[in-house]
Amino acid sequence: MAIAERKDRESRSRAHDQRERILDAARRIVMREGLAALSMRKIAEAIGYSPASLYIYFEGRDEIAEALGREGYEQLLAQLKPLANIADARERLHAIAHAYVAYGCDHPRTYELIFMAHKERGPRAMRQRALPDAAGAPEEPAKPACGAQLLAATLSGLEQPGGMHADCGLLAQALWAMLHGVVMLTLAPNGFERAAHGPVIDAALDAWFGIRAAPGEPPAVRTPGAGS
Amino acid sequence: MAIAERKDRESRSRAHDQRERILDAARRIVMREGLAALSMRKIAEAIGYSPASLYIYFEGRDEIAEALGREGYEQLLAQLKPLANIADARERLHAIAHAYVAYGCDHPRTYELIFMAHKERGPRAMRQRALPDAAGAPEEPAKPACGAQLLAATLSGLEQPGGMHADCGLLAQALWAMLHGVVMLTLAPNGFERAAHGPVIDAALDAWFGIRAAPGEPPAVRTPGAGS
DNA sequence: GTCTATATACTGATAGAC
DNA sequence: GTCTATCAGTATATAGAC
Repeated sequence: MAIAERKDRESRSRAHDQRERILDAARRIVMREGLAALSMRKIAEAIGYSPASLYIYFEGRDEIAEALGREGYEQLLAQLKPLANIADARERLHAIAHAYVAYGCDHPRTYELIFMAHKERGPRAMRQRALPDAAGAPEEPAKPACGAQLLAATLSGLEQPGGMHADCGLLAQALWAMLHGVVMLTLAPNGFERAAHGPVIDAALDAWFGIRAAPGEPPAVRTPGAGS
Repeated sequence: MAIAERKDRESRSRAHDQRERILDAARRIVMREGLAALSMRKIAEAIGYSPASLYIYFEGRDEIAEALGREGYEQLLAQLKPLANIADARERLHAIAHAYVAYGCDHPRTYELIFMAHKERGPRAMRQRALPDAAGAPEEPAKPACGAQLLAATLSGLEQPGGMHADCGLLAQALWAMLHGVVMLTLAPNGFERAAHGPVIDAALDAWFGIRAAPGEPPAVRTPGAGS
């Protein structure tokens, strides 16, 4: 049975490589032309395959888009995580907030992927997928956890100056929504008038966490568990 | 020439009626199946026309979608405007904020229309439209003004309690972004974990405009120009 | 595992008859 | 002003040969 085993391992790793090639091609297409322009034909052409062959490695277009979305989400988090080490809580919050919006604005396709990959292409997406869970594949349970966690952790470092905020979790959600909203409005092709987003974010953070609670008092911010 | 004039008037009003019929059908389709499912063929079928005839009244699918988007935006504003008469500024702000999000969540298709109608269908939208402005039609210059105006007006009523916010306009933009973000995250089909939006909005408004600036002091809010 | 060929179902838009 | 017919594409997905 050793031979069968080895063959199985080999085919698995080959399959993994092919999936990677497919995802690479798909990513390039989305970056160049947007999620809406992603199609099995284009991917196949890009890697010199026939469209039919892609279905060996992915269930369909949607699964590919979702995979790219997860990737993008991890990239976004990776961008923010180092900022969690900034010692001063206020600085840290500012840095994370601006970095979040900057990422969204600088990588609109990826941001689109993160938040839109599912619903795309309404009519087809509404057909139920009757497939009863493809055989074999371990099927990761991965759904992206919400970005508000990172924000909530940072916010809890700001609680002191004046018995401030009741519920850090709620405020973190609001903050996240605000940042998401700024990105979406900036990317929206709608002619809605908008100010530059930098000052908007600063104004919001200031009004939320500014040094206004007791005028004259020093900033005095706790900085819990921030290494280095 | 009187006859020609009358004929012209008649044909104009007929054309207007037909446009309305087309928009009605389009609106119904979008409400039922989403913007992505809107197509010229479906509209034509719904009103018993041939697809070709629609091009007499509209330049194409995009123009129809944009018209629906403008409509939706006006409906949203119409929903909010009466709330601008609430005398107490804080109450007014709360009412508007919650109404805004409620509208977005209760009418996801319309909200989609308002903010997405343009970019839809990437590849086709990227083709430049070479048509040199269809003859005759007066061509309204309407682009929706930004919803932040309404918010800014209300915010300026909150400025008093403690020399509060530096720039009302910026804060209004942030507030708008936050509300938009809440709607978008609520509508996103992504499995991002979220709290119910009501408390999130309240927490945000509280932290922004709450009665925390000087503990013990009465609310003391100006209420400028709010009739009745 | 990969291909060709095809089934199926769209799409927006236009020419030209009536 | 409206239609039929059609151009010229798009797409997902699958059957069956090799």
